[in-house]
Amino acid sequence: MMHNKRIADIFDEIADMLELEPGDHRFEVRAYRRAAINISSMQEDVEDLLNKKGMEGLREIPGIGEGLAQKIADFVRSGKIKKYEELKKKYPIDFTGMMGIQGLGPKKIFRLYKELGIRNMEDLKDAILSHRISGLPGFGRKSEEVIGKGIKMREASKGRMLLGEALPEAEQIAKKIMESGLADKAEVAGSARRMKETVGDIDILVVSSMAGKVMDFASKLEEVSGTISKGNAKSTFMLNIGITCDIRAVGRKSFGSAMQYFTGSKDHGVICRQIAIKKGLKLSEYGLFDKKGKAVAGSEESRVYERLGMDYIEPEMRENRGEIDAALAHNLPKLVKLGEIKGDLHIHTDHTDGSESIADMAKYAMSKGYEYIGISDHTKSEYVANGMDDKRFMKYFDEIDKAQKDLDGIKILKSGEIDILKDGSLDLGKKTMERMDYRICTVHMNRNMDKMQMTARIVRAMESGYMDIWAHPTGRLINQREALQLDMDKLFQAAKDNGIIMEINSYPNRLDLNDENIMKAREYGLRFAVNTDAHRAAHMDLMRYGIGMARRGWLEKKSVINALDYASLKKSLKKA
DNA sequence: GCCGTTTTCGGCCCGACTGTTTTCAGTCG
Repeated sequence: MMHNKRIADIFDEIADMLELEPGDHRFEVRAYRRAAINISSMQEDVEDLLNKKGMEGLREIPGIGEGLAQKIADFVRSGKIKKYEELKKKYPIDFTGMMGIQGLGPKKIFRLYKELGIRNMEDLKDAILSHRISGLPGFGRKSEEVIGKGIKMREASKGRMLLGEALPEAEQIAKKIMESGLADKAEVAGSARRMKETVGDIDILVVSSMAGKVMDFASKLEEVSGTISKGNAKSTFMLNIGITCDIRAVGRKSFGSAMQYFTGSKDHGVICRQIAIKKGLKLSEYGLFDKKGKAVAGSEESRVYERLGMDYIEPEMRENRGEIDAALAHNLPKLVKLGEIKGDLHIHTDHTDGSESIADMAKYAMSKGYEYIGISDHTKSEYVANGMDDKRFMKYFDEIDKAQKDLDGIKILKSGEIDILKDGSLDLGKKTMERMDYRICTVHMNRNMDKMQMTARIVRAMESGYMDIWAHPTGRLINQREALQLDMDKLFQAAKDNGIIMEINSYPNRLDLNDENIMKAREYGLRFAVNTDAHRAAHMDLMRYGIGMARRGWLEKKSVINALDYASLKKSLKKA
């Protein structure tokens, strides 16, 4: 991963600078930007790829041809790209740092450099504070204000917001618009609809004959802290939670194509529009049109895909990861649904760091219509979480039996979240573990081991014969903590060999495994458990985020064990 | 600078909003 981000930034900067060069570089710019996106989203370090497969390997990256492959190779070998160095001499400006500030693109950034000598964020901040920007040709008082706000925003909302915070907010706003009676439809689109783990902004699509009034209404919502732009077709508002919200209004006949357009991802949309062109059609947010400009689809999203010769693609899959080819070949997986989940297998109670009793957790699971629930409190190494030793575990099993006796409507399974210790042994006696219906194992402590040691540690646990589910495998916390150093290929293979089930932890700041790892694990033929890791009853409602991740990883019902009924689950948990 | 189920040349997605403009460039998604 070392080189990819830097190369992507360099390609983006080359694109910025090409926009300033005399002559028409539009398509070259586009090529650099596309390459930058593709490289930054790659799993593998380009250096590894180059070592393994040579230049041919680099050229397999979409958007990388002869020229860019050479530039990547040059960078890996010498740390330099000639074209970049040359352009940089002419434009000694930190584009990467300033691009993306509201209202600043390459041309304005360059003008600020030429007129005021601004090269980076620090210079820009100074210029704003001393009011040197308004009055420049092309800049007015308003621009100065917008840029100033943009800087503050960037500093306030570093990084993207968790889906678990953004999606409820988006749904709330859409709901209020509907309740206003001003709109026929108001639905969440964008990356929130795709259930991406973090969201950069909120997109809401509205159908209304009074779009202007909808925008007025939205601008006055308590969630809104300011208006960035406001028109009848499109408005952008700043929200109190620190991200922006785009509201787009379209006609009823365009709703489906607009949902398709504004749900993205960008790459997915670009390819759909290219397919439309090949078929002699034109796809935009307003509809799918033939050569004469007659609409052949538009009001329904599914019809748009159908007319393009594809099966309907679920929003979670729209990431240009092969879904378009699969849809054209009528070969898409039938994704697991939230409603198919029959139980939650990772639950904490007041025996350790949860806040409610076994019975209360089980009752809440019942109210959700679950068939079963697995209680899985911590082991003694987790002393901060009040983890239990073997003796306390035995008492806890009795408590589970007691709770079961009082509750007919749900099966309560015995489990534990068992620490994988530094040497790969498990933090509980064998007799204790044998009383469990299944065992969840994971690493909590001694996290700073190198890749080889950490991988060996977990493989040893997998081979113990006692591990059933690998909980929050990578241990990452989004925007807070890096993943453990792990050789995922080796671990997935060991998991396959030992019948280990992968957890998809639904906690919004975990979402672990994530979509990319799920796709990889899926290729190994592994099974999954989508769990919430609930510490309070209401946490069980977080299941939707884990399911979102499962769907982004293309999982079907058959590979998710907690979509099984109780009898099948019990059978599935038996060791071979 | 990339890319190919009409092409190794000639295309490459498209429309809206804002500000400072007098008819549109720059930015954004």
